[in-house]
Amino acid sequence: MNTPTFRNWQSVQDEVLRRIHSREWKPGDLIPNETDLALEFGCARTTVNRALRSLADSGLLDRRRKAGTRVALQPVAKATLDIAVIRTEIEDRGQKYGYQLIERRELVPPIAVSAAMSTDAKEPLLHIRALHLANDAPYALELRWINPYVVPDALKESFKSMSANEWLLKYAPYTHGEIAFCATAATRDEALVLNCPEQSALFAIDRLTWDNDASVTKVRLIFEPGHQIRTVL
Amino acid sequence: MNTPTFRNWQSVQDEVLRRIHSREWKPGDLIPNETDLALEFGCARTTVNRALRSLADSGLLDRRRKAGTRVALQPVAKATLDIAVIRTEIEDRGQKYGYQLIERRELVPPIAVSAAMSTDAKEPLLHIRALHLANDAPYALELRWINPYVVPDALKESFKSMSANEWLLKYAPYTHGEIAFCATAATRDEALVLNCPEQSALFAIDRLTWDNDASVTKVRLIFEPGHQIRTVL
DNA sequence: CAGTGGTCTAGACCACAGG
DNA sequence: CTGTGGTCTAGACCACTGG
Repeated sequence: MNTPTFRNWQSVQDEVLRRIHSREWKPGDLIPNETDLALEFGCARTTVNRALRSLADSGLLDRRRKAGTRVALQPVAKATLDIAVIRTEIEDRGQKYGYQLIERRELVPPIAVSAAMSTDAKEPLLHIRALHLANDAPYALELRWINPYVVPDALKESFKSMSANEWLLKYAPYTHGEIAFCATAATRDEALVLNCPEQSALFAIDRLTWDNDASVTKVRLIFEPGHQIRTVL
Repeated sequence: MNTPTFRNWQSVQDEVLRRIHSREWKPGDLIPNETDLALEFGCARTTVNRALRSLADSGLLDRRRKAGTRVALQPVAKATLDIAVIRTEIEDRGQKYGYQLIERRELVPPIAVSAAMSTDAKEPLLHIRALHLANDAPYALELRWINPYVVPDALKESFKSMSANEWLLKYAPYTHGEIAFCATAATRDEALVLNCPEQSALFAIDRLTWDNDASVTKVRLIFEPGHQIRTVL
């Protein structure tokens, strides 16, 4: 049995995938080390390393120094979701994007918000409520708190034509953040704005971003009924 | 100003990140090419490449041959979610895992299901309903269809002690799949099983996996009220 | 056409962790 | 202690694509 030679890391990856899918290498199995595979595949070890590292990143392999590389027992599926600016998300689908500012004011936030953002409970933050539309239909309601001590320029911005969603990305980059996905029942207000029955089950995204140790903004996006986000595995 | 020398790709990445966050390199800016950066950083071009490629993968840089590397204008946040087996998900939180099979039968599926799975509309599939519990409280309801033509062994499995969620990962690996997240209102049955009011807003995950051209399984996981999935950005 | 990123190579050293 | 993966290097060629 002549194993053909592989010329690039993707073909090496494909071959490894083939062996896993064909159960030639079963979950839990120890596979040959990089040096041996490089020899077998007729390529440099670096190339094998690149292929295996990529598979390990996607959760299909478990690699440990000295212990070697094993086919993952329970391949933790890594679903990578692209969270884009809402405008481009809509425009990429060929729909017309619309935007309406509902409210913009400086306001002392609820305790839960100041706590999550690590801001002084008595200090006002900039609060924004806005609606994003796709083909003139409500698409997502944006409920946002902005930390004006970190983003003072936000106080000068009206957010009437450019959404905070977009403005912040441009003028207030963040170093890290958290994101959460959940389901929520439409309140009376939300139902009104999104034009759906009260108590509808709505998909929501919560995001909290930081610039080093200071919170930049906290936002909840509540989507139209039936909204889903999808990706491939 | 002496730029210190950087000895590994992560320190190079950190330095690039620092320049982006400090707005020394602003969104849209063209940054120096790999060769120049390698010279400046006192390392091999390969090392710079590794650092920049990693940042491009995470959406922070846009790289194009000949056009060079730019700081992404709208950093598409890539949220990577780890979708593990439900049992380990619960156990990793230090909770007690429980499992109850509710129903297991061969059944001709609704048209929507056979269409999505590309199976013959008249052929029965294996249908499973089961409940996952955390600390004896309902955690997630699993509604599943298994293609017995692809996974004949499933017909011999009772799924009384091992959930299909886990069994399939072990005995029926997939080559690719799709996953979607959405909100759904609890039906009467779902409310009963999950012990929550009818019409509650519930978070749900739909997954459809394939072994090459044949569908393996289609599953909907409906979670307890208040459930959310979170990750860092 | 020419500049950029993408990749491969052969060899080397190192960090980690299993036994 | 030793085998494994993790990484760096210097140099080379290639693929793509902007101008």
